[in-house]
Amino acid sequence: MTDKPSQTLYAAFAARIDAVLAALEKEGHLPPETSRANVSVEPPRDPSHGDLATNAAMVLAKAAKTNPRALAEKIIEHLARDPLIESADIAGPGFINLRLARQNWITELRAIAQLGDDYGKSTIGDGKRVNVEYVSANPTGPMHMGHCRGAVVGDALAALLEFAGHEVTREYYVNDAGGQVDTLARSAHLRYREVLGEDIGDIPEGLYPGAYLVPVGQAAAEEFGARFQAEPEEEWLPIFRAFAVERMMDLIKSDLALLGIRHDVFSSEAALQAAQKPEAAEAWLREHDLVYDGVLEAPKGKAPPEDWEAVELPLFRSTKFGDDQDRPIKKSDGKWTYFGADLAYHMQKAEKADALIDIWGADHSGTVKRIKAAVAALSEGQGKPIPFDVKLVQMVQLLRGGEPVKMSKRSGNFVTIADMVEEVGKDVVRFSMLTRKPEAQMDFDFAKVIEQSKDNPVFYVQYAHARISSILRKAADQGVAPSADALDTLGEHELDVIKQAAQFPREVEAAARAREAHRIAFYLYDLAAAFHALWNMGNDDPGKRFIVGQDPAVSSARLFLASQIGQVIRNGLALLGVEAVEEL
RNA sequence: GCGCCCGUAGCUCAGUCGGAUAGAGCAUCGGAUUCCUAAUCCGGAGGCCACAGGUUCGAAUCCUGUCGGGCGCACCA
Repeated sequence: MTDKPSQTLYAAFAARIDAVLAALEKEGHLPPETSRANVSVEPPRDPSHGDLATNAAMVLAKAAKTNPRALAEKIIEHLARDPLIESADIAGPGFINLRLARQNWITELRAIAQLGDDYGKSTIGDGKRVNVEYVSANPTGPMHMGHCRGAVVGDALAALLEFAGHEVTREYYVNDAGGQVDTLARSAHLRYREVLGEDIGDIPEGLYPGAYLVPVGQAAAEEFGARFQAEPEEEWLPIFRAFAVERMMDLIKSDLALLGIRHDVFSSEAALQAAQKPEAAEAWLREHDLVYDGVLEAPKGKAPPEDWEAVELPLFRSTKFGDDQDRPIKKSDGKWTYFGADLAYHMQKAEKADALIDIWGADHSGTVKRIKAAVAALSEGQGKPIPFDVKLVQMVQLLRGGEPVKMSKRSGNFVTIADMVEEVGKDVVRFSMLTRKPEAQMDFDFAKVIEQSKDNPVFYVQYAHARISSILRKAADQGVAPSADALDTLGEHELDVIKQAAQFPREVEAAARAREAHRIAFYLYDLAAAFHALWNMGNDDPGKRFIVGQDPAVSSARLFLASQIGQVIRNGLALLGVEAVEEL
């Protein structure tokens, strides 16, 4: 989405290598205007290969009419003159492996200290406005497990994009205009009558049976008295709808708060319709022959629906944009379909954004094509093509000790977010949701994440941070403070951990580009592992501890290192919305 | 029947723009604790990257097909 150059340490060396290639071109070793697009400069998987590797010689050999190793020789001649590069070697089929001079890492360590909470921030977003819509659960009840993953993934992604230099709007679309909120209103009215003393018996089929509506009935009774008890539905339906939706949204917001999630904008579908946005969209689409009146084909499902009949409806030409079928924007009763309103809604979002991202549950995968088609049609047609990404979040299977947790929506018996957070804690819920790529299905086993808490990655990362906090407390007691004065005393093993920490800005950029917040979780795990390994060296050899009794200079340098590792862990956890604890 | 997602070690999963000998945790086997938090660390064993073709210097990664699992296929939301 943006070509703004990166400013990480690694990017700096990529630029140096690019400069070398430009020089070679000038010297005639490379033909003019050779594309260097496929040249990569990145840390090799195997650290024994050095700090950085480039495939430049392999990619460009053909253009240079030579073999990769010969070209690599030329490249290395230049690189060897760079004082920040300690060594450059040719390996394998023609890779060039670089070992960076020690001072690069020391400089990076100081940078962490200087930048603090800002370390890892990137400008690749270039201030572009990105609207991330997530959760958008129907306002008909408390949030349950099915909403959880999308909520966490969306929230972490929003934080990540913000950190990477985007201007992010966190948005929630409130579906307060469809049939479900009418059902909600009727269900609430029934509870209202119950509170007023009526015997309502069993909740009829088709209404929401959940006990969470009892307080709504209570509140309605307090608000309206008996005014609507025996009135016909037309009298109270709109009133109860608005009343109940507002309370459901309060409920949802408090559930979200338990997860540490707060949206910037709540957009109401009813308000959108009242403002006649769908009409405007339809008019424009009709003008451009993208909406026409036509008849839908019969559904192709396994069993043909008995009550299906051909009806003429206004259809959007989504097939023109790769969809399998044109899609109705209005129902036969004249009301907008969900899609009809949704396309207008996306236009509304697009007015104030440079890019849109929707986080949806996988059960909506079938509607991705049509909404992408709509956004493409409207935004391109109006001269402002807008990047639009729909991220599908797969289902989470809830388990307890390997057994599926039984849930039934009909009886209103489902595991809520509030239950979950109460049982295992916000940090565990959030981190767990981010330790799997969102598009893969996952299991969430209550027994596993709490009973075997030591096997849980979130504790592993938090433990590293807690250890760092602990060592700094201990040092303070002994009158030793972190200091950058003697960083020259840091050894190879310490340098290895700095190298790991130095990857953070790069990970942030890669994750932001891919729009995958889970990468940060995995990165933090690796960083924590590197720290734990360093720590344990002190168990075998007291001279390798952070606090070395006889040597305040060495101690202060190592404490400085520890302190900066803690800083990076904090910065990463902040993106995930997980607390960096001082003690475990 | 069609569309989307997934398939990597016994289990749960990573795998950067297509790069070098495919990685981690759990489980398993063997070690480390008079010591800054052992909720940790070190080592061993464990692989047809579902299968078959293709693209190219190079494929777990991209393309095609097959098989397997999930989700969806109303004018619902």
